[in-house]
Amino acid sequence: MPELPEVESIRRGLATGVTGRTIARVQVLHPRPVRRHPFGPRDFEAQLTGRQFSEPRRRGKYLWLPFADGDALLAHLGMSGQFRFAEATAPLAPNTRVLIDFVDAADQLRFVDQRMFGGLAISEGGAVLPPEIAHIALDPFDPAYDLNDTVARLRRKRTGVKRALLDQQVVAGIGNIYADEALWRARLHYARATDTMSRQSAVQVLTAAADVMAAALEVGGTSFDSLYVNVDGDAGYFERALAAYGREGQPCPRCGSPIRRESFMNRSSFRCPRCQRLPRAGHVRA
DNA sequence: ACTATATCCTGTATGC
DNA sequence: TGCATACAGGATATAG
Repeated sequence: MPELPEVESIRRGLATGVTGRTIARVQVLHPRPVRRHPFGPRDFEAQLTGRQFSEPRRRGKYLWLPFADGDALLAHLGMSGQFRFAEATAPLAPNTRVLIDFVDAADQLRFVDQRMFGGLAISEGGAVLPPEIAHIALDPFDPAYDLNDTVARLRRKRTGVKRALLDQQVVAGIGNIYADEALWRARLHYARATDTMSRQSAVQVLTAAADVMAAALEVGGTSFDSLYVNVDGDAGYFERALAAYGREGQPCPRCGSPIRRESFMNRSSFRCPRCQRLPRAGHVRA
């Protein structure tokens, strides 16, 4: 599942592959990934043709590929979206949804997405920051990210700490994997009530999230299955460094207790039952 | 205003 | 063997 480190790895690959290039042709093979374009797939194709890319940007899990004319191609990978460069004559991978050919390059950029939770859209005037995503918070890698502001937003919420970490309006970029890893590092239970957390505890969990995502980025992100690969088709190597996520029954790297898997928010949460105990009554919020 | 939940998707794994 | 069900989960619409 692409979260901040995976999306940033992809952004870097796209920067090399698209910056300065001009679109010769776009082919939408499945309508769903362009569902946010109000005028349909054919219009989407036509509107993109002839545009020149400048350097791709990212905030949280959103990517946008600015055009020299001030608009942008806004992309979210959802659960399973991939950007891949391939020779235009190469056979299409399963679930290939959109093809982009360039005037000035032999390679073709392909958007592949099995589950189609993600998608592409044209953002008018979105080159610097698409208005569609102006509502989300900064992510920890943003030069303007302010830890104190984020701590304040987190502690203002009346919810469980994992919900708050996953709330892109509190801090952007964190998904289920890195939320569980940050909670493990900070020794917090996912249901710890944010409004009972100390300032220090909030700093710790947010710092842990930033640290673990930085470490993951260094090795190309986390590839749990074939659904996350970079633009060249390569997997990331952070899976082997995960302490909690996906490690049900395996020993906690800190204390040796078997990691427990629990259902929370309609998804899996992994925690160490000893390092991350259920908070005392009154400090719990689902 | 704020928080919680249902919904969208399909390939893979598991159970009977 | 074959069919049914569970599971993966980000963002948004909607319900409360």
